[in-house]
Amino acid sequence: MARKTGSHSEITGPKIKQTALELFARYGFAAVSMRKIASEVGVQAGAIYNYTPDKQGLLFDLLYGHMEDLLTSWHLQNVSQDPIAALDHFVGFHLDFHICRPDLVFISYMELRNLNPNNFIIIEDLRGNYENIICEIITKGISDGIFKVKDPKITSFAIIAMLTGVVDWFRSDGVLTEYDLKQHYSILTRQMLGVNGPA
Amino acid sequence: MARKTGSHSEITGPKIKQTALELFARYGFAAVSMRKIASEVGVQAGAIYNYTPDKQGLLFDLLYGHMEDLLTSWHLQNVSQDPIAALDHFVGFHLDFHICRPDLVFISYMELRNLNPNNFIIIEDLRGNYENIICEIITKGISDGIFKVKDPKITSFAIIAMLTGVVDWFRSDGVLTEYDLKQHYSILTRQMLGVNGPA
DNA sequence: ATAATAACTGAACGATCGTTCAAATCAATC
DNA sequence: GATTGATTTGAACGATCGTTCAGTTATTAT
Repeated sequence: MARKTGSHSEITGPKIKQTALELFARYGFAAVSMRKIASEVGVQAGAIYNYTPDKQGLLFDLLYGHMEDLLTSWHLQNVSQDPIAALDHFVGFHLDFHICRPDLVFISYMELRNLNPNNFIIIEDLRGNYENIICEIITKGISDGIFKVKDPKITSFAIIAMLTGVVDWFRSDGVLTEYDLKQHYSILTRQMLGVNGPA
Repeated sequence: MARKTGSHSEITGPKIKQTALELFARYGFAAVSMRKIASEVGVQAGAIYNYTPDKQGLLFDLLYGHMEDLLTSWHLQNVSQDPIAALDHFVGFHLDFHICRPDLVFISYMELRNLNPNNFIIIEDLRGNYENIICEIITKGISDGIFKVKDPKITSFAIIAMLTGVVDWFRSDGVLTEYDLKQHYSILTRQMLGVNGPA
């Protein structure tokens, strides 16, 4: 037995994933070569195959990890039964989670078409689970007579698109603080659902 | 002089653009080869270069044409001075225009990063012009005391993201009619801006 | 028919692609 | 220090990439 502690694989492995993420986000999956990833890591292309079966596996791992992380994080939250509080919570959570992972958010949307069919189904399923979260919050709010919208599914899509679009322009080091951003979107979302109460 | 009427170029040219559009939308710019486009058109790869200087030109033409078309179409509209009517008009226009061009909408967002720097600036500039349209409607609505939102720019981003996201799931041949879709988003947008009047 | 030219072919250019693998290298254990 | 096995190299595989261009084909005007 040899090579346990301080092994290079503990460094190279994560470095490959991180580099692949950054390059996929910047140039797109198809435009990034294994050699480019390897050279950024400081290794030869062949070495990557100790950490992934192929290029597709590299992409899938990133997307799968992201979706798992998203769902796990939500289920750690303590969510109120009050629809308005739950809605606010979801908006804040979604913005927090996505703003600090712009690259992952980006490729999770952009590179879906580069997944092979099996992998695509898996990711789409996880995505559906996430959409159900906000959909159920809205559905409950409607039946409680608090939210004034007709279709919870359409409204879910509208809210998620609106919130996720933030990563296209928001910069953590800009003039707008994340706190103000969340305040603003909280109000927009409430109003969108026909709630006029105080923030 | 020869070859004027009934020239093949009047067929092949548009066919190349249309095919490139479909393939770029489906597989992504980087993943589509000139040979693949050519074979779908029923021509050899070299023939494409009679119609575009290079692959980049093919992409730019599609994006530029789309943005020009979008802006021109809007400026043909007769827009009310009433902020609520103008907002409704914009929502309906945006949905109409985008729903029947899902491929163009898709690549206009996905393939921005594959534009070379000069071309990118041009498209981003046109995009900015479009964003200004809804931003000015909101700004006027706020100063008229009709819209209850704080930041017109953020709200513009929110509305555009929300509306454009529709192309990801809406299908013209589905159960939901385009009329109902527009109704729904009209209400969501109004409510988002704090307008509670009747639809 | 013939000349003119637009449209296209088909082969070739050098470069790069994802992936494989025998050989070399390295660090931990004995 | 020798052994062991994880880790990486570096070269090679066949395939495909964007682009060019001399030559062929097709269509129209004369």
